[in-house]
Amino acid sequence: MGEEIIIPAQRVLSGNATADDQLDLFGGPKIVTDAIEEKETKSGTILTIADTKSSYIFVDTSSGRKELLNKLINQKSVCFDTETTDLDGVHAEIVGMSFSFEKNSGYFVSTPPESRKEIVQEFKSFFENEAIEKVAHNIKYDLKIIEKYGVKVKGQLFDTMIAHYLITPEGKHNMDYLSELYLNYRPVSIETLIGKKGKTQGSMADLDPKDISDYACEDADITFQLKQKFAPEIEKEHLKKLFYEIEMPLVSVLQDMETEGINLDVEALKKYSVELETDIVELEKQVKEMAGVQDFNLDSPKQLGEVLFDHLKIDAKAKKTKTGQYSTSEDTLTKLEANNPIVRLILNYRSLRKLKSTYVDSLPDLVNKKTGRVHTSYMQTIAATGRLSSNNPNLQNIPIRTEKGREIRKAFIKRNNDYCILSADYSQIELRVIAAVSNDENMIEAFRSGHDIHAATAAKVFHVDKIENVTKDQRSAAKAVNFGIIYGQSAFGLSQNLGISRTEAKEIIDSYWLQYPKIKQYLSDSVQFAREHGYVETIMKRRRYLPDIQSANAIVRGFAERNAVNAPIQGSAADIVKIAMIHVHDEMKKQNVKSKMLLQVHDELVFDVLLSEKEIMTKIVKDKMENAVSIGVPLVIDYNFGDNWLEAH
DNA sequence: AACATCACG
DNA sequence: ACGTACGTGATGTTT
Repeated sequence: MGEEIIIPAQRVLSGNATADDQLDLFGGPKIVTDAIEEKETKSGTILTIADTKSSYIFVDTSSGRKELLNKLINQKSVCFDTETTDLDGVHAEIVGMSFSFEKNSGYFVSTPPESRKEIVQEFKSFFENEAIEKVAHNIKYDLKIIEKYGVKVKGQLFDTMIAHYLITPEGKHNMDYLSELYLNYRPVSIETLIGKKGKTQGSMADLDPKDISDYACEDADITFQLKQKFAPEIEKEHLKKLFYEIEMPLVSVLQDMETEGINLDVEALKKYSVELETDIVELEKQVKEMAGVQDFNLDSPKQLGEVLFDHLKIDAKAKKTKTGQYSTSEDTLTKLEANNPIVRLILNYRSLRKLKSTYVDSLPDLVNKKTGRVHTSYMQTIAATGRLSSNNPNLQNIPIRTEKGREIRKAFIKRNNDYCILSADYSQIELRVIAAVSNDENMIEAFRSGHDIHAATAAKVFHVDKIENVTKDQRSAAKAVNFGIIYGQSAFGLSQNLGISRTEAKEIIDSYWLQYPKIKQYLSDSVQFAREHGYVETIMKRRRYLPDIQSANAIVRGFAERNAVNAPIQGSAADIVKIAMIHVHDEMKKQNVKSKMLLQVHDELVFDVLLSEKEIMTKIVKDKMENAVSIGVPLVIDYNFGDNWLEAH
């Protein structure tokens, strides 16, 4: 470890708050520093750190490994890290493992290509020991790597990245950043070893293991030191259960889902791509003819805006984006459809282009060569509300709303002819949550009676005698209000959404408050709670800090107030789905089924179900999802089987 | 890297 | 008078 590090003068995190500002607000975690001297200079703050005398040991002999193993199995808790050839868990090969169980100390076990599996197996008695807590930063990745070599990691998990996410949900969580923030130490960067990221970046595989050792040991050591900082924070009453009973068990569930992947009908997509391309070419031709301009890029919002508003002048007072260029968003163009038939064509072109480039042409490239399936990654530390996010590829935004989009969903198919796809989704989970937490008798009763909630709301708001007599327009207006409430929408927003006047919108909202008075009360209570405490929380006590709630700027404050309303609702729903996933996964294991959980899409779970297990899986999924928590409002799921995701949904 | 757009819940 | 519905990720363009 070095003795001097420099923290840049302008260490900007998000917005213009420094790390220290961000964390000090409303009693967030304080930075604890081991530095003995701080010196301000033009280039930044120089921290002189006490000599750490770190002892990092390179292990590459059989006897060395045995000695280390003996030490490991006598610990209650061990931090570890794996070094690999690739960031992609499926393709990555292990290069080495590092361990640490005391500050400033670490061991690196080299795993040369010819004996990777054997060496990992030597540590089986450690990894599979239930009594030893396993600590790592982004532990899902390390679990995947270790298990690839036939060793199942057991015992309590502690992920320092997720721990920090619960402590500071909107912060950054990468190790280098956390090390600087909490330990005042800037780690040796991976770029020092293998070069800057990009085409020229090398691989861990090409390095002398001895050169990886210090870097790897340092990561395990830092993980150890971060755990010492975070564990006491997690011990606090509000985070303990969330961390140990929800987020940590969920890691293993997600690991299984990611490893499993889903079958994709590549042939169907290739065929569909050709079909879309024909339509796209034709639309582009028509648009350019109609515009009377040939040499512009239809994919450039800037150039398209100039054609539409300068050349064709389809709107005298064209809307601009914040950077001053013409807005050509779907929202803007839809309102101008009547002005010129070219608008419809452009919107069609746009939607097809989106489907083709984002899904039809990209998904086939993401089929894993080894498994023949598509493996997404679920990120557990991104969404400030507690939701998961999905990437590489994102399988939480596969089209469903349009006819042409649904063709893509059809390409997500059952594993083989012995299986079918099961999709189960919560009915109106966010509205049920708001009914429960606000304790509004009228809305609770509407859910208990099992009526269509939007129709029931319409009957109340528009004073219709029977739910059956509610018109389509009344129902969709009520639906819009029900949704708008969750997001803190205003009368203006509702009027825009429904294409009605602001006065009409306000009347509907006023009537809504009369029908559901406790919901109105709950929303203002949420904002008040945020003002007093600086955060809001979910049913599982997951917090979201809202420092802007105190802002003098009405716009900024408005955002925070809407977050104060939305975060507990969206976040509580996320808590419930996470609990359901853990329970379903546990029960599937207990019943020893062959069926697999594949995807989570916020309020929906998707499974590959062995045909002979349809009955038992229906029972497990319905029971565990509907009874995940008891909130005083029934939770209901809808479910379906099919050969593909579209049929099942 | 930032912006605009649009796919989902 | 202000702006106006929450949460994400991927793509193509522009700087």
